[in-house]
Amino acid sequence: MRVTTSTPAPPENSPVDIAHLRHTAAHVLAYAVQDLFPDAKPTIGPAIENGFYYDFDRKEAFTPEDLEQLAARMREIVKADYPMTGRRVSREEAIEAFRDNPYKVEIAREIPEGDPITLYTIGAFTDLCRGGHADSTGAIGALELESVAGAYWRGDSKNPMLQRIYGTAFPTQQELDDYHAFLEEAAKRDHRKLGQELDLFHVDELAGGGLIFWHPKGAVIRGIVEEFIREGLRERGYLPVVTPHVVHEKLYEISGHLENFAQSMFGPIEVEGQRFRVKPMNCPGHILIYKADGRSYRDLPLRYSEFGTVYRFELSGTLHGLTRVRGFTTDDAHLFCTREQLQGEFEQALDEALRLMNAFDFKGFEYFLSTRAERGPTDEIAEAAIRNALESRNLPYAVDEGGGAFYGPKLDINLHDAIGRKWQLGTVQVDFVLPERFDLKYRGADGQDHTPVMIHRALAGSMERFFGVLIEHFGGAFPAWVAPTQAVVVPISEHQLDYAYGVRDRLRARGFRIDTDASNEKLGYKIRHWKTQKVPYILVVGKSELADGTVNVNERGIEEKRTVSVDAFAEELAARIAAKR
RNA sequence: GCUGGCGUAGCUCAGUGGUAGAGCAUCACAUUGGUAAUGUGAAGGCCGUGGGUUCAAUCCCCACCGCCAGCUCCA
Repeated sequence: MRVTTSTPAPPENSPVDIAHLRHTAAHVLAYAVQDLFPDAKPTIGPAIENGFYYDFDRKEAFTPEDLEQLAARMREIVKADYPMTGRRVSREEAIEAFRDNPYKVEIAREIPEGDPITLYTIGAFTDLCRGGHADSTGAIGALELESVAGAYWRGDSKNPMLQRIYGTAFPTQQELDDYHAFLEEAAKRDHRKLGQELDLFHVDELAGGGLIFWHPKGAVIRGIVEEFIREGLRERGYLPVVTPHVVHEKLYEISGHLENFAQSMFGPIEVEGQRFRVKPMNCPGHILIYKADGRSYRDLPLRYSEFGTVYRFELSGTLHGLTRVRGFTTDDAHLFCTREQLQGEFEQALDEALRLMNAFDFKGFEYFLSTRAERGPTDEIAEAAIRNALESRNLPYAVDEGGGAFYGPKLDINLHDAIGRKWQLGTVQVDFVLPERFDLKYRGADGQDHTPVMIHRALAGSMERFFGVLIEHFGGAFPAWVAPTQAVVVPISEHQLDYAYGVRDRLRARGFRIDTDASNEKLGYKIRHWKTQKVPYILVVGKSELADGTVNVNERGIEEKRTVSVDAFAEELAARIAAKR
């Protein structure tokens, strides 16, 4: 599964099993490394989505020049067309064969009793491997080495760091070329690049990484997303709340956030001997509002919503444009309800998330049920609510074991960006834990106190991440209802400038986002400029338009031009916006 | 945070142990134009920051900050 509809899919794989081919390429790489860098110890080297990698333990770093040499040697090995031959051996035999390589020995020791242990050979290189290869190295039609990066042995940061060489391989050169073309197209949609080209946002070195400065055009889009979400909140009976950004640390002690991820929180800030924290999430604040009054079952469900800005200390190496940041605003809401109301409220929250995704034309998302690492007695109820909601909407989902929040399991909605990286957007979470920790109550019809259930939910996830994925989804060519500038009035010469301003002002008076191009340039230049800015409509006005009170409409993506009255254009734009197109 | 790579004008990038260049963008002037770049000129840089080596550092060395690709992490 991959990507949204508008993101170009990578080239189709050919009938040869591409994973086998790439796994074979990984062996060829290890063979080349054995020849050129005998001191490097091979560890593991699987095929991955778009290629393969192989991890080596070696003191010195592989340089880009080393990669070139290795690739050249690999091509020789491919050309020699060595057959891939495998044989089954005993565990002792395998350990003996790799006695100089502690990594291979470790693998050989840990293969479960009864599972076959196999060695595979091409030419003068033999590897411990479970198999799954092409018949011979000649099956590789095209290969290249892409990069080298650090990777921990067995993915554990306590283990030594190995050097991972990434590469890719295809049955034919044509397929490799197509793959490059795909990467090039994807790079054009990168929200970091478009953010600069379209003047949407930036990250400032002076302010620090992961902190987003929304420029006017970006902020306009954010406002549109916000307003769309607010519409839904009003319809569903959510109540707005606003909570402080810096609060006493005790709040997070009670919530459990401090013990569960203090390392992801900023602070503490000491004032008059008291310790404060910048809020990393909004839930405890909403809980305090719930707790500020006595609650009755008649009040429930109570739904508090806030575009809550939070700050989390993410490791510098993980920051990524808009999609992984240190300060972000969640379209957050917390629902307090009875156990009986849980299912209905959960499903409603899921429906809202779908409403948002559909409005922005997102497709191809993946649903995950993320279970709690340390299961509690209420998890079964919580997970059932999530499963029932997904199944009642006929949504396919996968289970992410242990991926849930510390207070409960959750439903995550993930989307791919242009390069195929996966990002979590919406999330709906069931929480029996925080109401207990904060001793939340409501008076039931039976006259007794009961503990409410909480649902945490964010539809967009964070405004920043949603924006990042949105930019890539549309490749910066936002539909008219979202576009920061919906139309530009472009006079052919200075003589139509006043008319152009007049058209702009008439359209602005109707609530549209319109600019005028007053630059001293020729028409061709202005057209080119606004096309690269991906503005939905360019309205050219020259002598004849001035005389007739019309505009010449250049619609993005449509070659044909139309000359219509200003009012007719206004109607067309209004209809498009109403239809959210 | 870890491994590797990279930081030169607003942007994209050249370049050199003797205090810097191009294209685009910006500004001015000329031009008044019909659908993807009109011409001329000007301005713009503590060569990421701080140390060190050197007669001399943008260039060599070290540290820090930031960016990129991964890893780890991701409420």
